[in-house]
Formats: sequence, C-alpha cells, structure tokens
Amino acid sequence: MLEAHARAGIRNRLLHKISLPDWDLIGPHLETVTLKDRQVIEVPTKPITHAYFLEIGVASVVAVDAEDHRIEVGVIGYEGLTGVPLIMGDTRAQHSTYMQIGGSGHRIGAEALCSAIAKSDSLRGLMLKSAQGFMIQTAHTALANGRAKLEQRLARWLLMAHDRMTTDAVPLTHEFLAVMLGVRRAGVTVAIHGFERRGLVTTRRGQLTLVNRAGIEQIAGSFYGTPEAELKRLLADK
Amino acid sequence: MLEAHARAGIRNRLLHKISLPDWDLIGPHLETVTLKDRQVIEVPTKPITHAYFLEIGVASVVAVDAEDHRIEVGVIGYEGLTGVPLIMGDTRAQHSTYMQIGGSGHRIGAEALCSAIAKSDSLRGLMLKSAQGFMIQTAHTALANGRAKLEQRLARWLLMAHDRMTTDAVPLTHEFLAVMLGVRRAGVTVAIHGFERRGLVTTRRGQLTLVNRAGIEQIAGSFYGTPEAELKRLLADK
DNA sequence: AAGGACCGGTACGGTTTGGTACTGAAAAAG
DNA sequence: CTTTTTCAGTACCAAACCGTACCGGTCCTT
Repeated sequence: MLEAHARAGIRNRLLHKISLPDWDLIGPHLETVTLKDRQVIEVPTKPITHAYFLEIGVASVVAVDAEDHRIEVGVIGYEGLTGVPLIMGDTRAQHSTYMQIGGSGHRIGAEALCSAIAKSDSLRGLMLKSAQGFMIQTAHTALANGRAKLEQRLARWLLMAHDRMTTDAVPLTHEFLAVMLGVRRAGVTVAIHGFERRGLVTTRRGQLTLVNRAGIEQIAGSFYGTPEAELKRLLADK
Repeated sequence: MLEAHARAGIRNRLLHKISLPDWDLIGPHLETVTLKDRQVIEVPTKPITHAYFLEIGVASVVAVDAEDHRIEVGVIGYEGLTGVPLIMGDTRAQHSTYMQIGGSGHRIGAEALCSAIAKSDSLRGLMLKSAQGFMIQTAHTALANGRAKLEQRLARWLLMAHDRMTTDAVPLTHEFLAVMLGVRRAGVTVAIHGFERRGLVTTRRGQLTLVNRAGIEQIAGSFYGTPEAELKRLLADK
C-alpha cells in the first residue's frame, strides 16, 4: 500500500497521471513488488490475479495458439500496466505475460482495480487510453511482423525496450530475442553481429548495449515510432 | 433511426445483445446505410465520424505507417462494430478502415455513441467486450504474420471473411488479398491455385468461392480459431 | 464493336529466412 | 577447481517469398 505522499517517487506514467481523488481508489490497494527476469504475470486462459504498474523492467505479452506457436504482441514498461483485459471487463488472460527484463512495480488485485474503475469515470478513461495505446502497439507489431525484415524488427524491439529502460544495456540472450520476434536464434545472432560491425551496439554474453540509438532508429525506420507518438497523444493533458 | 420493433430484423450481434433500456440510448441515433466495396470508413489521424454496426459485408482495418507500409490488422463484420477507438475514449482513427466486401449496416454518430456509453455501464461493458475481442484478433494477426506461411494466412483470412458472409463467394481480387496479407499478388495467385487444385475453392475473375471449408480450416490450423472462440466467450451471456 | 483498364497466370533470379547442427567459449553448478 | 550447462558464432542446404515483368484473357467504357 502506498500513501499519497509516496507518489512523488513514482515513475509509472499512469500512476503519475491519476488524479488525487482517483488515487484514493487505487493507492490503498497497491503493493510494491520486485519482478525477476522471466517472472510470470499472466497465463493464457487463466484468471488475471493482479495488474502491475511497472516502475522498472520490461514485460512481454506473448500470444500463443493451440499448436504452441508464439510471438510477442507487445511490451509494457513504466508507461503502462499489465492486465489490459481487466480494463476491458474481462477477467481472463488470453496471452502469456512475463517479465522479459526484471525490475519492480506496484500491483493491485484484479477486483480492486475493477471496482476502482467502476467508481470513477476519469480513472477508467485513463486506463482505457492506456489500453488503446497498447492496442496500437499490437497493431504495429502485426505490421512489422508482416512487412519488416529481421533487422528492422530487431531494431524496433531494441528501441521499444530501450524506451522503457534506465540504462542502455539490454540483458537478454539471442534466444529470447528470437522467441519474441518469432525468428531463428541464429538469425538474431547474425543481425546483432551486423549491428555491432556498424558500431550500433556492443555485446557481451547475455547482454547487448545500445551505443548509437540514432543509428538503430534509422534501421527500424517507420516501423518504430507510430505507437509511441500515439501513446503520447493519448496521455497528453488537454 | 430504428424503432424498437425493428430490432427483430437485425443481424448485428452487438445490436442484438443490447438491453432494452440501452437500446433507447442507441436506437434513435442509428441510421441505416448501404456500404459499397472499398467505401472508406476511417482515415488515419482523422476524427472518426461514425461507428458502423455492420449487418452485411466485411470491413478491413489496415495499419499504415509513415512510409506507407500497410497490412490488415483485423476484420469486422456483423459480429462487431467499427470505430473501436471511440469506445476507448479516443476520437481519432489510427488505422485505415474500409469495406473490403460491400454490404450494409447501421451507423451512429461518434458523439451519440460516446454519450450513450457514458450513460450506461452495461452498454459500455458490451462495447468494451467487443473491443477486447477485436484486440485478440489483432494479436493473432500479429502471430500469423510472424509465424504462418502464406497459405496458412490466406486460409485464415478466407475463414474469417467467410464467418462474416452470407454466401460462400468472396468477391475479391488477388491484388486486394495480397494487400491485406502483406504479400505479393503473384504469391496469392499461386496459393489460390493450390487451393483450387485440392478442391478447396473454385475461382472466377474477381471472385473465389469456398467449397470445402473443413479443408481450408485444416490448412489454417491453429492460426485460425482462437479469436473466434474468445469472442464467443466474451459475448456469452452468463 | 473497338479501345482501354483490369485481372490473373506464369516465369526467373535473387534475397531472406528456416531447419539443423556442430563448435568453442563463457558462466554456473558442484 | 572441475564439471555441466548455457550461450553465441558459424555453416550448409532448402524452402519461402520478393521484385519485377510479360502476356493473354476478361470486363468495362464509350
């Protein structure tokens, strides 16, 4: 549980934007949690127990089908919250959600969130805008998956992760990047090698560091940016 | 405008499910419209003027980026409505939406829909569930785009269109199918030829007819079905 | 009925990516 | 400090798909 005066230290964009009256509906139910790498947050078809307002770290939302095909459909960091279906009036998870890069956050029980939303139009409005932002991200992931080359998709992913991180070091193996992008691990290795040769990143075992973000943005081209701009617009005070 | 007694003739699943009290908020603002092939419904970055509850026909929602890469991220038919962002509290369209297969529907002005939603929790709940269903569809489109082969994606698209049609004849050129799937027109031609050879479809210029749906489902495999099952669950009375 | 636009069948080389697998190096476990 | 596991670099062939193009047939227009 977080007291009102504790809000100053909060990094999460949504918690930040919650009005004082709305905070009374949310704050008392928040629980600060540490989130380890690979920690599971939601499991397909199972009830969502909590929504996580992330502070540090990156969560992956991965769509899975009946034959176990899987691909990442979105990432969530300090700009949003997990448990989007709760906002939409659903209590079950469709996708697999887990921490891709460990960190921390504040979680709230599913019922508490739903009843808070039910009590406040403004709170629900904020949550819906966040959900809408996530939806746009998913749509552009579909676009990138269908149209972009491996290099562009990798660049896009790195940028999206970087946006949500406090350092330039992405602590991930090629294997995990490959799973998220839905490509071969070897393909990721080769692509990263290309980035490295061009001086865009440096690598260590299990870690990749962005050194030339602008260069990576150039590779991603227009596959990166639209969801980010839209989210900014959605959450802009007006 | 539709009188209450006119609801009997309505095919749209959402309009069907609207409770009588909620109908008073929606019905009086509905306007029955014919929707031609390729008729534009939403334009990226522009305000959404109306939400369309489709009766007949299929609408395509196509994500576009700054470099004009485009791909379909979802289809909408009699099971839902266009203008999902309105439900999320946004007034602008991110994606291009247009009728892929002409038909008809009932449209409501954006303001009327928003104020109706604001007045009724149950109405908003229904709309949100529909939006959630669309979101799941988009996520699985991302999955198919990243993981499925052209043949599987084509099969998936045909099944999704067929679900929303009243006949087995899909009046579309290979060119349009290619745009939606984000592949070459020639690739679609070859794939369709394969379907035809296996007796799954018959073709005429500008038209394709499903003759063995089960066979097409077999090709699509698990890339088809999950969003459909989830939507059914979401809209099930409980 | 003639002209023009559209549609689809086909082809070909080139690029991208997949599937698979082997290897040495680095980190973790014992 | 040794053993085991994990990770990344590399290789090879095959499949899928793209870019492009040509062309004949079909449909629409006038």
